[in-house]
Amino acid sequence: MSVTTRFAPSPTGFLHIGGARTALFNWLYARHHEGKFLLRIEDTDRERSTEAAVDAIFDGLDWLGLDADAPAVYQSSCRARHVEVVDELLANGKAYRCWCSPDELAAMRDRARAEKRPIRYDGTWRDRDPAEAPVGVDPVIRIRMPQTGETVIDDAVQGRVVVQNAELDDMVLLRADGTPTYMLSVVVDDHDMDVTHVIRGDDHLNNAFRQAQVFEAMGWRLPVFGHLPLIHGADGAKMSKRHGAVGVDAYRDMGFLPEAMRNYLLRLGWSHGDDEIISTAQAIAWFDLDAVGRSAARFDVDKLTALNAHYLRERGDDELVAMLVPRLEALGFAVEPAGESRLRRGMAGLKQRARRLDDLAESAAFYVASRPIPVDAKAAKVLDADAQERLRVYAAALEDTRPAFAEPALEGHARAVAEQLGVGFGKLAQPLRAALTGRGVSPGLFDVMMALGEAEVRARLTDAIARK
RNA sequence: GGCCCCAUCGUCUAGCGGUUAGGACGCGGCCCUCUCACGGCUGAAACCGGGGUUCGAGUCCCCGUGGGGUCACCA
Repeated sequence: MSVTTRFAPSPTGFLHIGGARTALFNWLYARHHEGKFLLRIEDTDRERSTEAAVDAIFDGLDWLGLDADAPAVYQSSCRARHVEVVDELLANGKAYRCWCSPDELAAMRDRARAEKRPIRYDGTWRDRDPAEAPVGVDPVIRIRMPQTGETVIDDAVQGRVVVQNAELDDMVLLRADGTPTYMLSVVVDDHDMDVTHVIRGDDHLNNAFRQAQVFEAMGWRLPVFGHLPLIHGADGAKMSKRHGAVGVDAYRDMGFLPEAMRNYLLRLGWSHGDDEIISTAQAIAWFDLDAVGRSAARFDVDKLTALNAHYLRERGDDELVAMLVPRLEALGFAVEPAGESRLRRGMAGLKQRARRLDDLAESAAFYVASRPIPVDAKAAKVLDADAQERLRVYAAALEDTRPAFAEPALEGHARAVAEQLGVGFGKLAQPLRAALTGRGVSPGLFDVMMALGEAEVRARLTDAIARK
């Protein structure tokens, strides 16, 4: 049997972390089984659904590299079909009209709550004669749930889950205004789209029982369900706006790489022995639902960050430069061709010290800065009169000796100058660093010198010596 | 409250009846060293509690406790 999975977000905001992982797992499962990964926008009515949110979700999926195998289906465009299914259910007695008003329903719930009874529709109109219907009131259509027996879901993640049918109430399929509810729409669409595996958040597990009854009523084959444990915030509660950055776009903006996010999300609730760094190809080869854990996981930015640092180092210098230029410009640096090539040459030393693109950009700024370069507080403190004097001696020695402008020669020369000055190498190295980078922290000195180039090194040295 | 799910270091997890309970992130120390990282070595850190089953339970069962989810004419 071929596999078809789907990701079905409701477009009420950006693509959040939990949704991203659900999408990833669906995508991986489909790719692993060489099946199809579909997209469906659950916009059944709702003024909550917006075009901007749809775009944000597509953007997020795109960034993560989760490509769908067909254009997205908009649930709102399937309304006629949903109504048609309800008509069929009505015709064969699997559904019925209910004229209870919202007020009556609310009162019913309050009463149940007060009497500490389960809160559910009491079936008022289940067997009542429609002739007794109040006039001028539009009914909703409810499904006629079995009242005895049990519903079993053999969940691919959670295992066998059973609920007594008596726990299930006759939920609404069609609202009084004739629009279909989510509970009906998902089932019809999953069936019509030939979805074989419904992989979604754990928060839908209870819905699965009700939806199973709709499949049953229509005589449709039940898809395999796989309910993923939720991702919680650091406090252990379901992710929500109060946890701050919950949209993948926020992480992209902070300079996280999609491959790092994918790897992190994959390991949240799924594992493959002791493997931590897992490429997408490996993930596709290894992924399966039986290795998905059953307990909720907390989102840990530190671990994401560590993974990101790893993938940053694996990126090519050229692509990193391309990603950095806009960030440097946003930081207020005009990136000239000369500065860009200095950056390109210095990237290897820069990237192994970075964790995210934003801090990479900050640490890279001195390469694209135009002279005289900005000097931070720490570097300014290093560049006192004594240090400037050492730099003067060093610069002069550079002129006299003219060492080959290559790493071993440069280092040998600098060490010799330090010795001649009668100071430890650090006493010369730190001022040099401050002069060349304007920082107290930077990649290796000689890496920096090679990346800057001889002329720029001399010029920055001159600037630093003259600095007051 | 009803129903459902979950429970190994702080966090993510390995473990699938017999292990010195492993790895990763984070944290401490040491080494490397021109700063900071990287890297290497190393340390502290966990089986929620109680009953069973068994020669033997982190692993199986039950109860408790704790956490989470869900109970709409939202999705």
